[in-house]
Amino acid sequence: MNSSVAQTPIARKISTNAVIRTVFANGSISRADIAKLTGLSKQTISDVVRDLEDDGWLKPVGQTDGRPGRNAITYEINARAGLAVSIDLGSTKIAAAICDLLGNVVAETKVSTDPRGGMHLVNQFSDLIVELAFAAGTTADKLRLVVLGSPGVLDPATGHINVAPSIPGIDAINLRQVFSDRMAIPVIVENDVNLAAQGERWRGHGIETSNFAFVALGTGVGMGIIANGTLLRGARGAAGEIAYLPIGGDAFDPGGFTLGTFESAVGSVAMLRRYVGFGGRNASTVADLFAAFNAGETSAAAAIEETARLVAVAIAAIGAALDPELVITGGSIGSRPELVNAIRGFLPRCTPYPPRIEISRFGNRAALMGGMGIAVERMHDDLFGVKLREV
Amino acid sequence: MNSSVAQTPIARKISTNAVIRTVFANGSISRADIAKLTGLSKQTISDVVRDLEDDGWLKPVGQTDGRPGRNAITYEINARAGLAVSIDLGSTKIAAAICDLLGNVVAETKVSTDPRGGMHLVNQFSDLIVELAFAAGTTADKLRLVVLGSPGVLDPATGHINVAPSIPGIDAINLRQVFSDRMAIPVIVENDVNLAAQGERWRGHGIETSNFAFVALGTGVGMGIIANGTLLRGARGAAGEIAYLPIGGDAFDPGGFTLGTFESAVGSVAMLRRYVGFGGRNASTVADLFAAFNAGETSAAAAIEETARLVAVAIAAIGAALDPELVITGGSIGSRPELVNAIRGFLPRCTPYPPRIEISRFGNRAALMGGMGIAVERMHDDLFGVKLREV
DNA sequence: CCCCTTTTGTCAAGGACATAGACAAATTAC
DNA sequence: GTAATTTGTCTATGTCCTTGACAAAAGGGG
Repeated sequence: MNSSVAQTPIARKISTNAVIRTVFANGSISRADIAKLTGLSKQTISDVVRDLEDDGWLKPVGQTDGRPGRNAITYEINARAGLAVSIDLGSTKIAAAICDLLGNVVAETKVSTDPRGGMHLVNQFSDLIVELAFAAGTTADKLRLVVLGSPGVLDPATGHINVAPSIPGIDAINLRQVFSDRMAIPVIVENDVNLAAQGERWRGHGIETSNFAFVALGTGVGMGIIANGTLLRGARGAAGEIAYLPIGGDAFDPGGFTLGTFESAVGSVAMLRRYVGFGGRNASTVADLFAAFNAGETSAAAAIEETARLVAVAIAAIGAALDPELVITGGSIGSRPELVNAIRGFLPRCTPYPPRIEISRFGNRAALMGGMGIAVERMHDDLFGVKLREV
Repeated sequence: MNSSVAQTPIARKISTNAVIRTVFANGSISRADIAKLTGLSKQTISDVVRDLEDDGWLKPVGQTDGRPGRNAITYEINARAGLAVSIDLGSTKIAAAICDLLGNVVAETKVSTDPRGGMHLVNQFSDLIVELAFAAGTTADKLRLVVLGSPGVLDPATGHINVAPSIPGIDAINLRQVFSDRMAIPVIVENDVNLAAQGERWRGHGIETSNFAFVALGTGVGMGIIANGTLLRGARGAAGEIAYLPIGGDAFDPGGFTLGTFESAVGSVAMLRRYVGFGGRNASTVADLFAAFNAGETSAAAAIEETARLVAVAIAAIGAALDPELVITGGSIGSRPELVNAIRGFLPRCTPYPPRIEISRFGNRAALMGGMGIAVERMHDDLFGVKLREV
């Protein structure tokens, strides 16, 4: 019957990809307009659109109207045809969301992280997904992909988390494998700061630039780098691990090995220590410290200023190595305008070509957004990507 | 007659590309084997190979023999079908070479740089190319591409050289444009250290790794970064300008602005100044200094050791930001084993995960090699690349 | 030396996918 | 109502790929 031909449908794939991309870029659009924009013939577009509609990827949504000539039926992406999950695993909270093919959030939730770690987290993820799927009006087996953001250094090849100080027992299992087997869905695991950078690239400050860095400053420090429009992971997945930058202390002091020289100098612990050292007595958390600063306390101002000075030097070093157009700051410390303004003041004094500095647009949702961005991109790739055979 | 169809030859392009890649990867090969390796049918392969042979890209070179069955005609890339030029513009010497489609050097030469700079260099390049073409048994108009390596920071979009301290008058003209118009050949201009990195990626130490940095240490300092297998240029083409790293001096000292903090601390001038400071009297050049070191002079040892210590810290900083698997050193200072051994000693003391360190495989030909690598890659792309239409 | 097996490369038929141009249908403009 | 415009389908044609048959050209064993 079917003449058993493993044909090369490559031309049709390319046409399909062009159609889908055109509809994504233009929203509601008629077949005639798709033909004009892609340069393909009307006939081809009609065929492709028919197939896509039959398979549920496109749906007719209305008609053109008001112009001379016959009205055209307009088509749109059927956003619900692809749903994916983004999870942001933090040491205290887990945030999770389901998004559709267009990146719309259709369900979102947040719970406390199970402090027992390890396999208990896999159970927690699994429950979260079932619950979110229900809220989204679907079931977990309809989900196409999970993107999981986690602190720590991940092996780029296997997805194994090699170093994860703040989450117990997570480096003992191959989280990606175990979780993926449990849910029977592909799972992508990525460093949380890298995801935050992707989030800014997708729908934040990085939307119009292909070279920027996301610097997270909080209890720990980290960086995600977007260069040439894509994420840098490095040889061992440790690109952007600026905790170990030889800045803010003696690089040859072995104490810097465990925690990292730069992290020891600008993490929240260091900031509070500095505040106390300057004679401050009214702050036991970073939030208190900034409150004291805003109340005009000089020891708080000095602690913040000194931190800003070190961060400025670090950004100068990053600028010399990577030449980003923009540095986006985030995290509990990095998203404070008081600190960022101080950094903006120091930067032109320690580097001749200072990059622009912006505070993350998404606050603590940046990694969650990035996961959704990755998920949407990956779904598009899987569903409509043109993959040439590797020879 | 030809029915005037602007057909989609995309399927044929893909097949052609697969064939060419297979022949590149396997050398002398028969059509039957190409069919097996690509998965395409014998018929298709015969058609494609016939076209490629008619256009001069492939040539028959021999026959299989000794196995049962009919002997097959074997084909090879006709290397001479594409020739390109690589030029390395230095402040004292210009090196230039012509290479073929397989990257074989078919002509090479070296001359002194015209000290008047500017347009005089364009004349010099033009003469060099005519002369090289003659030596290669062809004429300049048969050359497909020129890759020019130059010191300085280049605008990634226009190819204009924005900063070029050591070559007079070269930032006043758009060298790429002027040179390309003069020769009527496409010209690619790239930073010389970036080219050196590409050279190592192509046929040097970087051949098996996709994440490494080439660090040039000499009169000035610079770095070329290969990440995810491709060159990083940064937003303004200044990625790798480690002259400005805030290491080896006070980052907030405005003196570091003009020359760069790190360059001021480890360039050849600084090294000699340090040697004199330690009481040395027997060296006025870096070569002298290393001779003194090998003669056992303690002030030379101290100068080299102090430089190595600073370079190690810089590599630690680069490692924290980029996580390279390998750092390749080059330049008049960076290619000295005495210095590199000292760096290897310091590195594990200032970073927990030190990258491997190797000395450039090509000495002062690294940039020339890189230009050839780029040229070959670009020729392949232009000639056989599959370009999907942008929607 | 002949015949069998193996391998190469061409021929012929058929299918998938694209294009161009004709044309019917639907709608606005006057 | 008629003309102009636009949409979307139909038909004819061409390119490219695949499969299977087959001739041609080798080696190997009796």
